[in-house]
Amino acid sequence: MTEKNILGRINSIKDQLPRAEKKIAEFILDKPEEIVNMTASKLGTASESSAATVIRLCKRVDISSFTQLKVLISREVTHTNPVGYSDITPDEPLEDIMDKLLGNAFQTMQDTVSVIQEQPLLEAVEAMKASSIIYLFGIGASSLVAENIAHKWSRIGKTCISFKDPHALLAAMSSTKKGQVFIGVSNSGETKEIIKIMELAKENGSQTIALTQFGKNSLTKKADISLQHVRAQEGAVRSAATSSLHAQFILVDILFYAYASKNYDKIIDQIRYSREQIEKYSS
Amino acid sequence: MTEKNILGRINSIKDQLPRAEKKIAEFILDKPEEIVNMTASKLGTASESSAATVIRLCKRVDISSFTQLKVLISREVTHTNPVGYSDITPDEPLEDIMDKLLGNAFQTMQDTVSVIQEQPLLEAVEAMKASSIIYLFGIGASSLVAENIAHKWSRIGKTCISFKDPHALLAAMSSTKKGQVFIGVSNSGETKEIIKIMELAKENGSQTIALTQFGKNSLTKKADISLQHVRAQEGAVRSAATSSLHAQFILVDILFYAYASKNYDKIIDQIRYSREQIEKYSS
DNA sequence: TAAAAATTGAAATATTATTTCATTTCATAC
DNA sequence: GTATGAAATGAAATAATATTTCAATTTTTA
Repeated sequence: MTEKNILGRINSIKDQLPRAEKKIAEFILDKPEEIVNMTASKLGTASESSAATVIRLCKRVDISSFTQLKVLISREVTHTNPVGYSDITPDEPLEDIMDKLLGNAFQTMQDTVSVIQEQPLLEAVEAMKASSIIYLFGIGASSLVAENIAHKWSRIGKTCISFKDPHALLAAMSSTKKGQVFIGVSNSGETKEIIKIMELAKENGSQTIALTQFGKNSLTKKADISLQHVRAQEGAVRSAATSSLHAQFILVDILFYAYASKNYDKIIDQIRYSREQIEKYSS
Repeated sequence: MTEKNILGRINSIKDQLPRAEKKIAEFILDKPEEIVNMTASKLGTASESSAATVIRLCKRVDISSFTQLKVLISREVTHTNPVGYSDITPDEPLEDIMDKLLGNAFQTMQDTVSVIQEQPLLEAVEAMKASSIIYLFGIGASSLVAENIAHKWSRIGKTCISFKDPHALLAAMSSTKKGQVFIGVSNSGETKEIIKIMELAKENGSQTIALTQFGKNSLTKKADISLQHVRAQEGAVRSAATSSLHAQFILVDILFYAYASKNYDKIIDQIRYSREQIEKYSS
């Protein structure tokens, strides 16, 4: 209890505090990020009070020392970690590029997670579990996502078929029994090829899952189940499928682990087995 | 950058540190949660060294004071503790799965960024710029990374050849002129196929780039340039190439934008052009 | 193998946190 | 109102901690 939510605790007793301590408390709540680089006496001065009172406030909220207060506040402040989206400019220092890309990736993934709906995800898990073969299709960068899915589920003993050639995939699907799962991946949800193939898959009696961006689009309209990630913001350079891939990949991760968590024991064994096989082959 | 990922930074320079500083670094990495309640001299004693050396280590990783170190580590510890690297358990609530996966992905990417060395990255950019064709090979999950590279550079007008069949790739390479770039992708850096093909590429006069995990391995020993990401921690379920893919993808992003930033105008035009072409085709 | 550079911890110093204490403010009882 | 004790306050004293200095030692370089 002494460990968590210092800012909340300060806030809740703020109004019961004596004048000088209250001023300090308000300063802390107002600019918590600054506290961590201040000394007790600086904070005392800045909040029109004194170092001694700063220490008293620490004791009042049951924190052993001012340094401890800084440490604990530091934790809470970082949790609110707004990064935001930004694009790359000419001749930018590598440091900046890395920071921006990290920021973009974080933001994209975080936004994607916040947009994920539990219901369709669980439906997708059930459908995939019930299907003996999973058919996959994606074009361009989305083909990487389709292959990622194929790799992951193959490892846990599910047969996956992912062709880059839509004709070949259709041929394979048409010869299979009804009710198998088809997953179509498209960032925009408007790619001609994939809409077409999803239509045909449905005619053929397959259960269709769309993996695409958030919102309504031609693909989600056709799909039985829609798994959606955040609409990746695209800048001038960024159009090379950077953010969208991160969004799609984290969505696949979540789908996979949701699937794995439901059949834990079986899957652990299968992963172990497939790893052994690969090691045996590679050595 | 001075603000982020202190633990990663400490870890990455750990092996270059003098004896006493290294002992302190190891203590910090081993028990980061404890540091925040220790004084400089306590840490000095606990790690069989001295307070003075603790201060020196702070300066070495470019942190202004020991208190600042505590504050920054405190952030990371909480960031790391509930999320950090963790595995999935049976029948876990979706919320928890998402939190863990987000945490894993963040941590992996952040660690990767902190481990990236500017020199080889810039060398790789130059080599790729100079090469008229880029040859790529990766097997298993790493094939996704190879294809990701192929997609991205194709978009900016660079010819990329990525076969999944090593024989086909060798055949293609052997008929090309000397000095072309070959990029081999392998998470472990020990995959038989890729080591072999890199050897042959080198014999054939190609410039070789390895994209693999941090540290020495068979692949880095053979490559002219090594681009390294963090060694992804693998749990029971996590072995399905989840963290490693995030690490590899952010590394490719950084390579790409470093490349793009160096030829900004030209590349902007090409991206615009290739996007127009795709749109024209798709509609 | 000698000279130079880097590393080290003990001790000296500087900074910062905390306590003490005299003074002031505030609430309560008359 | 005002006397009284309790609480609150900040300046100054003190204690704790961080940082620098320096002489000794190790490591690297030529």
